[in-house]
Amino acid sequence: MPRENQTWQSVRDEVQRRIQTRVWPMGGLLPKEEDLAQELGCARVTVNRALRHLAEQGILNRKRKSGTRVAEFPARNVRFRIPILREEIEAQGAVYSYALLLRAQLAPPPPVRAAMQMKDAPALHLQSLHLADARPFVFEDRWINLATVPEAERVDFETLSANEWLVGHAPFTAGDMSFGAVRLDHPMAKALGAHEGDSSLTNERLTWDGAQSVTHVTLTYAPGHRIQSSF
Amino acid sequence: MPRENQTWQSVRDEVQRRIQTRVWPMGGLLPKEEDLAQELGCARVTVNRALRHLAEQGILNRKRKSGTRVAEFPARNVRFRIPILREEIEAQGAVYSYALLLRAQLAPPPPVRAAMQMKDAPALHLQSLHLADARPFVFEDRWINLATVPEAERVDFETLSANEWLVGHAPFTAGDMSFGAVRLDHPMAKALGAHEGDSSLTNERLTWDGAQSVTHVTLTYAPGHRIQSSF
DNA sequence: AAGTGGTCTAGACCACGTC
DNA sequence: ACGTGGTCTAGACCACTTT
Repeated sequence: MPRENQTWQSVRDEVQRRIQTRVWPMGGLLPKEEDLAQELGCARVTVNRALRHLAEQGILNRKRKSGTRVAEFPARNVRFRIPILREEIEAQGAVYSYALLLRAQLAPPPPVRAAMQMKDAPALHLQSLHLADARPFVFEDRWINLATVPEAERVDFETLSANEWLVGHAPFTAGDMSFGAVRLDHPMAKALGAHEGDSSLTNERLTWDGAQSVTHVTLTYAPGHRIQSSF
Repeated sequence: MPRENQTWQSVRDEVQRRIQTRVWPMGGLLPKEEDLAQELGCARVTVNRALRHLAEQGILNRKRKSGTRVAEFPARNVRFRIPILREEIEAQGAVYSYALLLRAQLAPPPPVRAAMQMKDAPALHLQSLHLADARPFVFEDRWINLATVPEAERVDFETLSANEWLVGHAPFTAGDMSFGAVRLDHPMAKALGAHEGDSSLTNERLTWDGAQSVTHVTLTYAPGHRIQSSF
């Protein structure tokens, strides 16, 4: 006799309900997948999918042998969508444009060099501005590892932003990203059309192709910009 | 004759390889799941799992009937882990402590009231400080909707932070979160042990239990703090 | 109407983590 | 050694989208 075709979403909802009504208290142990499946009248794989989903969100902790527990600290894993700047600007209905401010070839300063795990070989340094309807939106400060992407030396980046060129020419396999806040100094404020001392959100990214660093970039958003997500 | 037991991770890796080497160019159409499964020698469900995973990351776009395409803009969906403050501080090996600075009951200012979709009913307003090794770490400004959580009125929050109390007493079903940067004014700088004009990362959250808002909180981190993630 | 992804079931075996 | 989650396979049906 076949079971009664629960969906994994309905299992997820039922589990969340039991957590919220504290049938299963914080830190409590859930029944094992097989038992839950039998109780709810579905296949174990369906329960597995639902519990895996909640674990990815940080609501459950799962370990083999020890079982599944309600997380003590319901630390949520929140997803943020990190779009290409052109896309983000055009999605607002604004016209995207780009201006190269500086292009040089030199050894990066020690913190960047250390983060990129480079010898003292020169790298390509680019500073540029991304504009929305001709208003400064983001200031970009980028270092490209020429040992990893030697072709970059022959590109002038006057019309095509480094971001878009790299997307097509230097695939990456991993990366780190962080957000912070920074007080604008005079030149940066001037570039962004803001005031010295204003506060800006910064986004720093470092990408890798295997064990070799590809590029290190710091984006400084115009003051007031926020990054949003729902959960 | 059974197929040869590929793992979904190996399928995912192979697909990523083909995207990086442009066997499947940006915007290009992938074979349908069934064909891919046959080519790679595994079950269709295994291919499905791998492709679904990449779609969740924003690397692929999938639509029924039209098929699976390589995303034009490889916008990554990056996961950030948003821990409870106590957990975050203790994870650094520091001693967590907490101090309530203000507790009042009044109608929130218009922007907060609008965001929380409240009438002009009073809400509970709390300001507090979270400290790591007795050094200010985060300033918290919180509004609690007493229509949703009336019990909060009888809690003094002197020793237990609102965050930890709410976790146990006011489950939420959804929320919005955003990050921004702010220039510290004098009182905030003083509370955080920083200088007026310093720049801080802020994290704003609004949680809902169904259609009713639960709480609105703005966290202002001590200057220099960053939020990190890998992908 | 037809094509493609989305999901379910049953059964099996594997892998990790604890004892 | 053993218990629990992790995953795979084959086959089936459903659901959404476009023709």
